[in-house]
Amino acid sequence: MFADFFTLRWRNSANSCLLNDVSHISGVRQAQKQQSRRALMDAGLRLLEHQNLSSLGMREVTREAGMSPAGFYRHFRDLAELGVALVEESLASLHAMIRSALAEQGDAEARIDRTVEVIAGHVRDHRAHVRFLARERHGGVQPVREAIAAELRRFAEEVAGALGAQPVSEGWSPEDVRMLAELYVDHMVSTAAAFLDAGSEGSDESESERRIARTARTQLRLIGVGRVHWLDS
Amino acid sequence: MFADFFTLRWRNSANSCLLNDVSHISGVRQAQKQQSRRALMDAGLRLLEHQNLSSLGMREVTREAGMSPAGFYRHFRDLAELGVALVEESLASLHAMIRSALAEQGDAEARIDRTVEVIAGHVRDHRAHVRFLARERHGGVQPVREAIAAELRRFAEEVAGALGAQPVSEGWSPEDVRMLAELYVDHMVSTAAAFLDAGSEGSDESESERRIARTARTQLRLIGVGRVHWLDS
DNA sequence: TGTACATCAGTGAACGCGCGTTCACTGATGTAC
DNA sequence: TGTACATCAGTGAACGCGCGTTCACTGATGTAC
Repeated sequence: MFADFFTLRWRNSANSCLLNDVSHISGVRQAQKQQSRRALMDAGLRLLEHQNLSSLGMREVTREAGMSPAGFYRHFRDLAELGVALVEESLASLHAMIRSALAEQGDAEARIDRTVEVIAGHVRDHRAHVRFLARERHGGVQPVREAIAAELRRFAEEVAGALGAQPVSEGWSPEDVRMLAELYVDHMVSTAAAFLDAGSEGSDESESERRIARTARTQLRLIGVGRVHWLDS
Repeated sequence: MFADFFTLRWRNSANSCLLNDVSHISGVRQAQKQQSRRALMDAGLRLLEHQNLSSLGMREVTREAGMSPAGFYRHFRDLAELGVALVEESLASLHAMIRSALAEQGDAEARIDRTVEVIAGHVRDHRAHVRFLARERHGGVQPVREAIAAELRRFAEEVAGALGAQPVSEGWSPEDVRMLAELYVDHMVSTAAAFLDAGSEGSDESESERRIARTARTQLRLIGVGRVHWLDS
């Protein structure tokens, strides 16, 4: 308790010095506040690895962040607000991933390989974010659920745009392109969730990861075959 | 409080009379206990419509079921045990649905139509069950999560068996059949979740339901085209 | 640069509350004769 | 069938506990002169 107190104080002081060395333009205080906000969000993300947003406690979060309970209110009105902040962060990193997957050049085969690699890498590097999104996508906190659904819809539009521009899609109706985009987004979500479960199991992590990657690639190939012959049927 | 007390007593007494009229073979008491168990599970299911299992309270459930808190322990050790009971029930009804979808005869087009209809119907008739599964599939309670994952794997095997028996699958490797089955199961799950979200929104329920059904059918048709041309590629 | 005052992020104590669990009990149901 | 005893599903009161929120406070940071 006292240890926490002094640690936090010391950390803040040390950082203020550090920042002053670099520049004094404005807001040592603001930077400290920002740092505490991050500490709360990181603490939340860490705790959400093993529980739902709606079962998370305020005191639990501040305890994990090394802050006193009342301090929370300097940053968020309540836990739902912290949840929404985490959604925005998580979706931003997810969005970046999707864009990099779409930007991929090369033939169909290369694009498929790269897409699955990008998904696997994203889950590896942002496990807490991805887990949080999987948990809360159908979770108990409405504004959070809606924010995720809205963003996934935006992803589908973006994917539809990219697909429509490809030569394979010539002659397709906009509805069919949209339908295909939704299929891809759903598949991406399912694959990411599968990687997540595989990673958090036990021993033979990389083997089941490779299995999932292989399955995902084959499925994308099958959908690709369907695309090529779509207009014949 | 007193009202609850007398209501429950009265209900039990009335039922014991009713059951005695029909037969006295065994267990008026057992039937009453079973009825209370159902009341607890129904109360839980009702409450889980709007929250997660891990944020559900014992007192909350017994209050909703019109029982005193201590009575809970005559039926379940804790809430996780009630959760597992709900999982088993929900998965049983889901399993029945899948079997009826697989049993469908006729050409590809008819099977697709019927499958999507069956999914929509299941979500309509067992909304609480489906919502519970969607929530807890990636939720915070491990044994529940694992039970769902294991059952979905069993579904995939069952689907794989049915697909392998179809003429279209002649010449396919078992791995490819399995991959296709997983694609179908994932698609079914995504579609069910979409129906769920559509139903709980506001006004224009049936319109968005029809949109989802149309999209799902087209996606299944596309996958079907992929299947037909899979071995050529 | 130095000084005097304002701001406000974070503190720790206090509060009332609902939680999960335990306990001895009650009375309808079940059983043995 | 009637009677005397056993069982046990459900009760209501009690408990200790951690929760979310409020409050006056402290002291580092910011600002004005």
